[in-house]
This record gives sequence, structure tokens and C-alpha cells, in this order.
Amino acid sequence: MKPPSEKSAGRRPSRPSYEPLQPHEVELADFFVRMAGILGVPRSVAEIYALLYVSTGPVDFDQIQGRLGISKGSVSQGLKFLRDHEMILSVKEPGSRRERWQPTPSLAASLVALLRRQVLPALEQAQPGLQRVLADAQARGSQPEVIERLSRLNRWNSRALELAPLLLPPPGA
Amino acid sequence: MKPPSEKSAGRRPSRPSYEPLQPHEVELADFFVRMAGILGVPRSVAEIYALLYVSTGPVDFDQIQGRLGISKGSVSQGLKFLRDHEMILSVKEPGSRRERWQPTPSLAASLVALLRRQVLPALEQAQPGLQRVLADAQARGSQPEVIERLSRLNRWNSRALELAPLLLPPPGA
DNA sequence: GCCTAAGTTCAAAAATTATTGAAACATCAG
DNA sequence: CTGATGTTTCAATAATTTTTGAACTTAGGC
Repeated sequence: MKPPSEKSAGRRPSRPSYEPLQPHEVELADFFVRMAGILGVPRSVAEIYALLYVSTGPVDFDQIQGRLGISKGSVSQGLKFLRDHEMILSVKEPGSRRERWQPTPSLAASLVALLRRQVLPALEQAQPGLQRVLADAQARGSQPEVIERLSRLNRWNSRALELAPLLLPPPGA
Repeated sequence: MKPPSEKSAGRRPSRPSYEPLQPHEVELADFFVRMAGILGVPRSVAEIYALLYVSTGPVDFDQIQGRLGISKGSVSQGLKFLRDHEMILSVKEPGSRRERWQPTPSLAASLVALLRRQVLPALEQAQPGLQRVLADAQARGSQPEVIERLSRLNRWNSRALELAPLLLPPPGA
């Protein structure tokens, strides 16, 4: 069933070959890839997460690279992304420099952190601009309909910013 | 204030020139572009929407093209997208074939429709696959931790599908 | 019924985004 | 310390997405 080119003897595999994803793993990866796509997260990142998610224990760098068949660079960047968004954790074995990765306990929390990072800065940065746009429209006596639209947009933005800390509590809260 | 190359006489402008966006309009467009980016909606589409959103009355094809300085093709595709997602409405003047566009009353509803179209199909399509992944993991006796993760994912997916019609009511409801 | 203004289509070009891989860097076991 | 292992960096390339524009279609005014 498995190709016979694994190891020549009962020796430590100096460059172990890794199995490609099993069908059931591919299925899950596809799901994550698709969901990630909606948020603009690259395929390779979603695949890495999926692999950790279905894996029984923590997975190390080389396993990720080998099983997914992607480059070192991609693995490194992917792990960085997932780390930055607090979606994975590393566990270190004693006498080894190697890090092994596993998903954080709550996928929900991870997604929230992800959204937070994308949406909040946009809302914050937009705030003064939106107010100016509204003031502008009022000053130039635009149609009430337009004023109304812009007011509503401003109210939403403010409310979103107020609610944000409640719904999407930052890491240290 | 305005450039003197507008029209040579009091004649009908055979190819009218359109003003580029005003600073306050640019500001709003930037906001929409950024938000749209999060959902993977192209810049030109967001710009078109922003233009309609700040404009006092319905805007026609040529005005959109002229003021945004983009191609016919982009305008056509952008309007198609916005139409398909029920984000804009056309009003037609009598004796003219020309359509004039304005945003639908509720931006919120528009966004909901947009999300619905992206997320729901993914959830629906994933359903059987996710169940299979879980069954698979159980059959092969994976670690309880993995089983637990996959179960939770399944429960979420199901719940999301149940809730979807309530939170994101389809057009005819 | 024509004929033309209004809009659509879609293949090619441009722009953007993701991935690779080789070189640089960092760390720690010995 | 030092050397090899493990990881990151980043310029170059590949893949993908968006935009363009010219050819085509359609609708409706005359």
C-alpha cells in the first residue's frame, strides 16, 4: 500500500518522506480553504490550519511542509500569520529546538481575533473622514436623502466602535 | 474654478466631460473600498457604489464611467454585481432607454445579501463532507480531542444552517 | 421595420497577491 | 564557543484577479 522507498533499514530517516493528505483530510482542508477565502486568507494558511486541526498531536515544521507539499517560505509565513492571529500554539519538547504546533482551543475566538484585526482599523481610521463627509454634505445643502444616508453611516460606525470592545474583546481583557 | 474646455457654445454636450470625484467623495469611496476589500469585492465595484451613495439623485452609466474614469466594461460588470446583490435599483425616465441608478434603501440588507451568497453555499456544500470527516475520525479511533473538535465544527455548521434563514432571510421572505 | 444609442461580453493586458527557494539569521546541544 | 539545525527573510516568479476596449447584441425611438 505504501511505496517501498521509505528507509533502507531500521535507521533514523535522515530525510523522511511524508504522506500526502488523506481524502478525509483533504475534505476538511477544502472547507477551511473556502471559508478562509471569504476573509481573504490565502490557501496555504488555511491548509496549514486544517492539517493541525485534524491532526492527533502537535505537528512540526517539516511535517507541515512535507505533508502539504509546500515551500519552507510558505510554511514559515503561514505559521506567522496563524501565530499573529492567535490561532495556533506551540509546544516545545525538552531537548529539541524544534517547535510543534496545534490549534488554539477555540476556533471561534480565533475567527473573532481575525475579524477584529481586519475590521476595527478600517472603522477607526474612517471615523473622522466620515464625519467630514457628512459635515460637507450638510454645508453644501445636499438633498435630505443623502444627508440621511450619511448620518446613518456615521451612526453605524460609531456604534460599531462602541460595541467592538464588548463583542471582540482584545487579547488582554 | 472649472476648466474652460467644456462646450464651445450653449450647445448640447455631444461628449460631455465629467468632473473627477471631489475630495469628500474620494473619502467615502476609500471607506467603501476598504470595507469591500474585506469581503473580496473589487475596488471598482465599491467605487461605483460609493458614487451612487453620495450622489443626490440617480446616476447614469456615462456619468459613472466619466466621473470614476474607468472603462465601460468595468462599469457594466460593476453594475451587474451590484444588481445581482440587490444593492442598487434603476429608475427609468420615460422617453429614454438610459437607466439611472441609485442605492437600495438599506445598506444593511445589502450587506446581508452579500454575505449570504458567499457563506451559505460554503456551509451547505460542506455539510456532508464534514460529517464524513467526523465519522472517519471516529471509525479510525482518533484521539478524543480531535473527535471533539470535529464534532464541534459539525454542530456549528448545522446550527449556522438552521439559523441562516432567520438571520439572513432570502429575498422572498 | 430600420438604425442608432445603450449596454454586454470576453479575450487580452495590467495589476495584484501568493508562493518559492536560496541566502541570512538565530539558537542551543555538545 | 562552535557548528549544525531550525526558522525567517525577501527578491524573483508564478498564479490569480481585475480592468480594459473593441466587437457584438439589444431595445426602442423614429
